[in-house]
Amino acid sequence: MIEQLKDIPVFSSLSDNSFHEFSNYMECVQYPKGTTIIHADKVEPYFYVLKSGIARAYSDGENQQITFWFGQKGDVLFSFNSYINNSTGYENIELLENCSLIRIRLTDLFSLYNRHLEIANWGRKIAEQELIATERRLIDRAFKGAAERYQEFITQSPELIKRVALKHIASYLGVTQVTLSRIRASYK
Amino acid sequence: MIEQLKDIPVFSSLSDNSFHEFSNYMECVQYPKGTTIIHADKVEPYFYVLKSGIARAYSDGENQQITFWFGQKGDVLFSFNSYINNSTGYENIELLENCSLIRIRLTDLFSLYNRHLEIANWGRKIAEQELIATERRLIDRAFKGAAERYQEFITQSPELIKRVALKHIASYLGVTQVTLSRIRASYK
DNA sequence: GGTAACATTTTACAAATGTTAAAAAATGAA
DNA sequence: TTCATTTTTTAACATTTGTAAAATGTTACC
Repeated sequence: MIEQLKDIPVFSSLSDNSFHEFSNYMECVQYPKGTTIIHADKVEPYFYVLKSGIARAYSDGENQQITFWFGQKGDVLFSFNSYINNSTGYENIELLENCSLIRIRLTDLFSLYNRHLEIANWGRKIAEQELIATERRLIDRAFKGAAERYQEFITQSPELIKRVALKHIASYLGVTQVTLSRIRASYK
Repeated sequence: MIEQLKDIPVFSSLSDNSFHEFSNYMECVQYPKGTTIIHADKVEPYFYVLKSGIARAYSDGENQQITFWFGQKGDVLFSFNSYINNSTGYENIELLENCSLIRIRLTDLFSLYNRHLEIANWGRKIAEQELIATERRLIDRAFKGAAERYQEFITQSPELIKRVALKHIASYLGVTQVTLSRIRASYK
């Protein structure tokens, strides 16, 4: 069961040895659609990898809720603030479908980081990949209009377009749902 | 010379041993205002820490240039794409003042990551801190209007307001210079 | 000081996006 | 299916922000 997890791309850079050590702390879990597995007002104790299903991270504001991340099969999923600062934060993560996940306790993960060179570098690369993707989005918002961002989203995430409500995609793209509807109407 | 660098916060988490090992590869350099030390179209070989002065990272578009990062004393400074993907990217970094920097070759840094557990975890934390700051900005853009972002910028980066041209701050905040002028005018 | 180069503000107008409300369409449960 | 709920679209209007160009302010250098 755990062994086939090595095929998940996020683990592929690990040697057999490191993966085996890692897997001692892994646990598989399933949750139904609608479950909120990360709560903004809690320090969440787990780091997850999504085996199947879709999730979104969102933040609550006064009049709105904005979605700033989608996770699909193979993506890592955690509370930035719990993981990085051991504090509560602004992120909720909600499962948009029934999901299978692998999880590891942050305390175990941190312990691995402090004992295993290869796993510490694995953790470094996880953060780096998230970083470059996040900065890319920040820059894209400056250079590209909402219509172009929508087009790119369609081509880069065809699965999400089919399976995620447009209201979530609108806020992910940084526009209201009304604006997204107008963009979509203009392509007819 | 190198020894006093241990007081720079980014190095404070390292043990004396690790810092000493690290410092074998460090080099101090000075460049004048206006120097571009990171070029978007090159794979840049160095990772820098800013000892004094101010820098900005920007990306060139068709009709505009957008600034997406400012660096001050103590900040790390590198080409995300060179560092993370060993590729050219979209970032230029320009020194806005005469600057003193410490630099280390990426090849040496990567070698340290692969030999030193503590330094690998140092690198992990560097990426994590950049990540949480970048995501914070992405979310702030959704929740806060341009005027509020400007107010926060003033309180959080009072040094930058004094020393950086408003046209750069405008694009950092995600508005045109005209809009920033209007925001500023509204506080008189 | 005078001048050139550059930065900032202001103005007038245009375009994009937001807001609100309602209608239409899709979804899901009984 | 039918009904209730939710999602998506559409419409009218308000607001924000952008664009272009001119006016003003600032800086650095001869």
